[in-house]
This record gives sequence, C-alpha cells and structure tokens, in this order.
Amino acid sequence: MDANNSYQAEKKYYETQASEEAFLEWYKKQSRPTYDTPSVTVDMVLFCYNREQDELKILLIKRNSHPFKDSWALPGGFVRRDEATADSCIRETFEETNVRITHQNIEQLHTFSRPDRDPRGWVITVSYLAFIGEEPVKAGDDAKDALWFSLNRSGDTLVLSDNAQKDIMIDLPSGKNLGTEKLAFDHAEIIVKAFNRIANKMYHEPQVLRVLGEEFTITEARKVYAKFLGIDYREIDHSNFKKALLDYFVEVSERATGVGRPSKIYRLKNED
Amino acid sequence: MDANNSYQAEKKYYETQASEEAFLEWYKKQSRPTYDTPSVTVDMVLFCYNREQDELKILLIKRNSHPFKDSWALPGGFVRRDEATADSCIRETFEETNVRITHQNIEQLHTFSRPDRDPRGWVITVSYLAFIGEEPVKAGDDAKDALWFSLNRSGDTLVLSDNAQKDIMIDLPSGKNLGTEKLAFDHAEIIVKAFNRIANKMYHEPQVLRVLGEEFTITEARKVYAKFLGIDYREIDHSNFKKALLDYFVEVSERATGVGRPSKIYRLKNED
DNA sequence: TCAATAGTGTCTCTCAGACAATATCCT
DNA sequence: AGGATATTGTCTGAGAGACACTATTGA
Repeated sequence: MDANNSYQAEKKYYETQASEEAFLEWYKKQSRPTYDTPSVTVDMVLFCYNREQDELKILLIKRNSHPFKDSWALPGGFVRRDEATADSCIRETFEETNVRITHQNIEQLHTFSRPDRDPRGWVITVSYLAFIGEEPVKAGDDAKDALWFSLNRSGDTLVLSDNAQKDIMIDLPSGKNLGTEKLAFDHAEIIVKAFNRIANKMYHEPQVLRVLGEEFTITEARKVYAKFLGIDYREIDHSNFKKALLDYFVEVSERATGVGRPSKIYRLKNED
Repeated sequence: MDANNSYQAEKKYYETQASEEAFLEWYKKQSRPTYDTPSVTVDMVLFCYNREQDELKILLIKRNSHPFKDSWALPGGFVRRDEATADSCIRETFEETNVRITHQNIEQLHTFSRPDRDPRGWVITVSYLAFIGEEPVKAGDDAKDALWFSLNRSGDTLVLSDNAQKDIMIDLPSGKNLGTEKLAFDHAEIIVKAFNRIANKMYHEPQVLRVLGEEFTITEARKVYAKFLGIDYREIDHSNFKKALLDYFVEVSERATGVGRPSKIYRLKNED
C-alpha cells in the first residue's frame, strides 16, 4: 500500500506539477497499465451486386477458430498499433477475403461496446460500411471460407442465402438472428444497422450504387434500390427515379447490349 | 523461440481443435496479451441554450493534468471494464461537470482513432452528442474548471467564447483550431463533426430542441436553429418554419409572459 | 394608439408521383 | 410486325418559400 501511495503521489506530481515534456517522458516509462484496456476490433459490412443474378450480396467469412468457430461472421479483426481503424478494416478485409477496398468507399458505421458482446472478454468493435463491384473472393489464412451471400429483404426479415449454405435470417426491427444458423457475435445487429443506414440515405447520398462498379444504367440502379426497399424494381417508376437522382449522375455514353432500347450509361458524380 | 513456438502451437490447438468451452477456459488463463491494445476514452459534446442571453452553449472543462494541462477540452475520460461506452460518457460527464445526462438524449457521433491523436500513446475515443436544458456546472476532481462556452457561427468559423476566457476559434471546413487558444487533442475536429451533424439533421430530426428543455415556443426554436445556420433568427420565416416542423411537435398550452401576443407552448413528440 | 411579438392565411413556383407516349432493339 | 426494354413527356396535387394580414399584449 505504501508503494502504491508513493506511486500515486508521483503520478500526481507528473500530471499536475511537472512540465508536459517531463510528464510524457515519465508516462512512457511506466510499465503498469494506467487503466484496464479493451481489445479493439473492426468489422466490415461489404455489399456488392450481381447483375446476372440480380442479387444484392454481402461478404461473410466462416470463422476457423474459437469463439464462434464455424459460424459465419463479418470480415474483420484486431486493430494494430499505428493503425487508424479504417486502415485495419481495409487490411483485415484483404487478409481474410482477398478483396481490396479503398478509403474512397469506406464509411464508419457505429462502435459497438456492450461489455459482454465477446465471450473472450472485453472487446469493442468499430464497424465500417463499403460498396464494391462484385469481385472474386478467396478465404485467407484466418478464415475457413469467404463467400458472397445473397441478401433479400422480405418484409421485416433479412435473408442471407447461398446455394450451398443454410439460410441466415435476421429480424430487422430487433437486429436478432431468427433461424438456427446464427452469425457470430453481434454481427446480425451490425448488418441491420448498415442496412437501415443505407435505406435511409440512398435518396440523398447514392453511394450504394458503387456496388454496380463505375458505370451503370438507370434500370440497374433501380434494381439495387429495390433490394433495399424489399420490392420489385418495376414498382420504382423509371421516370421519377431518374428525375430524383439525375443530379448525382453524369452521363458517359450511349448504347449497351441486350434486348430492347439501349440504355444510357451513367457514373456517380465525384464527391460534393 | 522454442517457448514461443510451443505457445503458438498450443494457441492454435485451442483455437481450432478444442471445444469452445475449453478454448475460453484456456484463453482466460493466458496472462500475455494476445495483442497490443489501445486505451479507449469517450468524449461528450454537450449543447445547451440560454434564453436570456440568446446563446447556444457547449460544455468544456479545463484540464488539470497533463497532457494538455490547462487547455480546454470536451468532458470525457477512460472507459472502464463492464461499461458500455455510452455509460462511460454519462458517468464521466457527471464526474467532471456535475451534469446528469440520460440515455434518452445521447447519440453516438464518431470514433476517432488516428494513432498519434494522443501524445501519451495509443488512445481511441468514441464521441457522443447530447442536448440538455441549461444546468449549473461544477468542476469535479478531474477538472480544474467546467464552463458553458457560448458558441457562435460566423461564416465558416465557430467561435467559442466566455467573458472571462480567451476566445477559441475553429475553422469549420478543416476542423482545425484557428487562434492561439487551442482545444486539447483533436477535440476541435469532434466539435465540428457534431455541429455539422446537427445542422444536417435538424429539419428531419429536431432533437436539438432538447436544449430548450421540455417546453418551448416556435420562436425559441427558430432562435436555436438560427445558431446552427449562423444567421439571425428573423431570417427564418415563422410561418414556414412552423409548417415544416409541426409534425414533430405537440401543443401543450397557450399563453406566456412578455411583450406581444402570447405564444403557444410546444413539446417534442415522443420518439417515432 | 402604437410598437412589439406571435399566429394565420394566401399566392406562386417547384417538385414528386402517376401515367402516357415515343424510341430502339431482338426475334 | 410484335414484344421487350428504355427514354421522354405530360398532368396533377402537395409542399416550400415569400409575403401579407390578423391577433394580443405592454407602454
């Protein structure tokens, strides 16, 4: 206790009496942690869209180690020293799934900190959101598998599906897993947060359309929006949709392939 | 190296071979930290409004210990084990300033993680935003002072002022301190983030009006909005303003005091 | 009665949404 | 030619913003 008292006195001296330089020098010499510190992880909610299948997709990995071994989870992992969390997120996504994201299309979502959200102990996670044109994935060392799951909204339920996998179902209002196949940690909640955020912002920040890659047609954009609204794309009027979003688009070229009148091709305007 | 190799083998065994129960038991016995972990703090951006002075205010504390001793800073501090960050934020705000916040009017803002944002080393901060009717403040043990600073927007500059203190100036586009009086850490950036967030959302999420306490008049609400727009409140048309926001209000009573026709009193409707 | 304050009403212009018409391609 | 797909154009009703008017109070 005496030792502790003298440590406290010393601490107080450096914190309040000494110069800032002296304080920092002293501080760095201390081995005892001033406070108990949590681990910090990042999680990435990454969306893409497949034109042929008309499917909105979300990237998941299968965990190959405890906890939640063999469960599906968002890509992510521990933040390293000298890394901003956005960088960790980009790095981990690449390591686990071989998908390269840039700072352009990454957006911070929310930080989840329930003290019991990780069975290993105290782990806080900073979640991110991004959109990318569909890319091949390849599970890295840290993951047993990596897969684009189709994501469909049916009323208040999100259904994540893949032919070879059991469906994962999430209740939108509560953010809870519904079926037997459960996502790791609180990742269902994170996905719901991302989904709602996108649906709310899409009409004034159409970054979602990056799932279509650089270029897209009005109808393709309608299809993507329809996925977030949980409706058929034909319920979104072509003319009105175009009027609402044309300010964010730049026309780049004319024709395309396929049946019917060729569509014009657009890009997203650069950041406002 | 041999010791380390065998540790790695053991780790791999528990992570990938053993049962989850066995893994967790093993995990909790480990003394060596699996990863280097950052400290995590919270910061609170708290706004209020003083009717007599017609001033929007923000709560700052004067730091009484290094680093940034004697600088003004947002209330906040280290997150403790078994605490969600929102709880830490409420606790620290109370400890440092004697102001009680509830979960009702607290909203997560952003997590700041630049690795060099704290001279002590690796510290990540989760920032929060809240509104409260004006309350007396009293500096706690951790702070040398606690004060409501008036906040005025003049073009692209935020000016934080108090009669007895030097003005603090922040450039809105860059989030940088302008004058000689500088805020601690990256707190200028956090305040700018909060300010912009409020200004963007005010017309469809008028939670800002909680700075007026429970009840308020249309004109009082206009005055608060004008502060965020950096204009005189008379530039906001009474009639149009009311039309735009009436859906979020409930009329509670009629008359008030003062010169002129008595105003009606409103409350915010409960959460949608 | 006048100035100050606040609430109510009106006019116009714009925009969102429903729907109709036209254009271009494939078979 | 006919069906499919996409673009362009029109009509209407609701809402935003400018502005004028009325109501209530204190001096």
